[in-house]
Amino acid sequence: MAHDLRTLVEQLKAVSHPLRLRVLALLVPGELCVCQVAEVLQVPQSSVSEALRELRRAGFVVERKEGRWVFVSVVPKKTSSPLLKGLLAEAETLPEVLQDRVRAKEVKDMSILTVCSKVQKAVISNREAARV
Amino acid sequence: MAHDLRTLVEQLKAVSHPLRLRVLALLVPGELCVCQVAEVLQVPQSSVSEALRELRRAGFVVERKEGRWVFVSVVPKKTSSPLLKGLLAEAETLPEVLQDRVRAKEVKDMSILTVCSKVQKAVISNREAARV
DNA sequence: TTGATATTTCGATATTTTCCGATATATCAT
DNA sequence: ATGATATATCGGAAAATATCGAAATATCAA
Repeated sequence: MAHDLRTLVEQLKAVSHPLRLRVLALLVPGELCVCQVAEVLQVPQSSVSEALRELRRAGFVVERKEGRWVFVSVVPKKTSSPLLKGLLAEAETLPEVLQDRVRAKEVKDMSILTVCSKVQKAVISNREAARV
Repeated sequence: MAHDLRTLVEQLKAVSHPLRLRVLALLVPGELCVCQVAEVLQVPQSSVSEALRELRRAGFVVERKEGRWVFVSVVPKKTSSPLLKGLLAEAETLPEVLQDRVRAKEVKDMSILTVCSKVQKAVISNREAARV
């Protein structure tokens, strides 16, 4: 629970963003690593990293480092907060969010190495495309 | 309930703002006119008007015109939406919001004419102060 | 060590938002 | 009608945010 107006507004801002909201909703069923999130949502990996930084600052997610990978998950305590509960109740009815979850299942069935290398290749091919 | 991601994000943005959040919370116990809100929150009338426009666009409030006055209230249907319920549960614990409610009671005990003229005078005195 | 890989941080630009006084509009009172 | 009052909209400058490739950091593997 936020203890002042400022904090609550910061939490709301963190979540008032299509990518960040999708990321948060995506993590509810369980932790994912950064590259898995990037692959599911099909966005640049640095954008995912920045989205996660904001969600962390707002106190919604935490990370767990495992070698090269960073696994992120929703802070359990937050899941029971009225705000997040209400928000997720709405979010989980959205077609975009449901689709992301389906895609997440597929990605979880692949090896992380495969997923991450795919994401890295996307980074490189974007770079080359931008060179034109 | 929002039917797509975009709409939900717009609703969250509408409420991710200290003034707008305070205005929304202030209206929950019952309708107020624009000048009453300006007086309670001690902000320029045009700022209140703009805050209300955003809250209206997001579907949180509606207005009722009565002569020169515009009374605004929370859309009853929204009050039962998971998002707003959760949000208000948090908001109503905040010291700022509780203080606003106390002040609202005082303002409601004054005649609207008195309150509005006070607000108008504030507009003018701000103008003069800015001239320096 | 060297190179590959996963992630974060930086840089720089583009876009959006915020804020509030000034102005416009609408309604009332006389 | 005229002036006063309540609200909405405008203007525009300052601040905040978004975006994403590039560069930096950290870890693994050979």
